[in-house]
Amino acid sequence: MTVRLTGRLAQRDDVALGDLCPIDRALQVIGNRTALLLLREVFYGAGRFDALVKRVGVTEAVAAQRLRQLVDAGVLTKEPYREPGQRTRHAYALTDAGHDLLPVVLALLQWGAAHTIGGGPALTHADCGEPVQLEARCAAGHVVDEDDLVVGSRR
Amino acid sequence: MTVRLTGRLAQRDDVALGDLCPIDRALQVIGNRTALLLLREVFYGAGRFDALVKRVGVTEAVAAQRLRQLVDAGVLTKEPYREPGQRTRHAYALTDAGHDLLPVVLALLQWGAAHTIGGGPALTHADCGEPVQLEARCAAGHVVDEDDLVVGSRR
DNA sequence: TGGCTGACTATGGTTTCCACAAGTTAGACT
DNA sequence: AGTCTAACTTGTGGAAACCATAGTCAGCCA
Repeated sequence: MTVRLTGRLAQRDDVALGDLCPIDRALQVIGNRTALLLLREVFYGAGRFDALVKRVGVTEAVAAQRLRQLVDAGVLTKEPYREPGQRTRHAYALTDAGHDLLPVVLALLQWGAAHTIGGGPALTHADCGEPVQLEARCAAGHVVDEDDLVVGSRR
Repeated sequence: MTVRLTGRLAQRDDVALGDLCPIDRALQVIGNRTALLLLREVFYGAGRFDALVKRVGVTEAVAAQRLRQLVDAGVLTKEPYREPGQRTRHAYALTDAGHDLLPVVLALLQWGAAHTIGGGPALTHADCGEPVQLEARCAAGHVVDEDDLVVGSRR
């Protein structure tokens, strides 16, 4: 079964509750504020524990716990690094799954900038300087707006 | 000042903590599990209180509280409706700001489907049937990948 | 007028999130 | 051997999220 996103899915009984909920599972991993803010900072290039703590503005205890969960979830990895004259330390870096969270971070950034007071950073393309925004496109290259989006039950 | 997303922003001291945080403000509104799941259901077409409660799998008390917050935040509105032979009721519908949350919902859906066990629904374009995914594009039409994304401090 | 139903509201308890403060550990350096 | 520091860990407590149950309220209908 498939249904248009704006259709009356909610009034149909043939759709089981858990049928369309990868969102639930995503929120298990990144459903709290600290996790997302930590990810944002890693996208921005922060990898060291103390930098993350300072930039996110969270306590060390919470940062340590969240970072461990993100590593366990396969979103971050700890990579050893060594500055000259320093002992070996570990920096947090994005895994492939972590890099794939960029749309989530960008979507929140974009929405927050547009719809909350305070504005936000401009996102631009390094090559041409034009503003960047997220859009849904199909494999044929069409921009897909909300009314043309079809949700299929399973693939 | 501007910086590439993968640059060493975190090692620069000229960036204030609150400078790049519309994400924070977005999370004030939709930073909890219930709010996002409610929004997902409204996108799917559910508007009635009892349908939302049932489909999200949350208690009435929590749903009522979250819905009120979402209305206060300007993401949802209550619209009166009347089925024949029934009394007047209110359905929840997305405002413009609410519709703009579609990328957030899609990004989570897409990530959860790809990186958590259980898969997820296929998203396709109603007009051509091709699979849909989110991508960052600049105004000139280029696909912008992570390394080519520049974050400016203010606009 | 009284019952029924959808849409809440109220109360109490558990769990999760987070802050604050203090302690611990590993390894480079003296 | 002892110091210093980044990176944690542990403990306590408060606030927020969430659940379960029960109760309220408004209006349509018999």
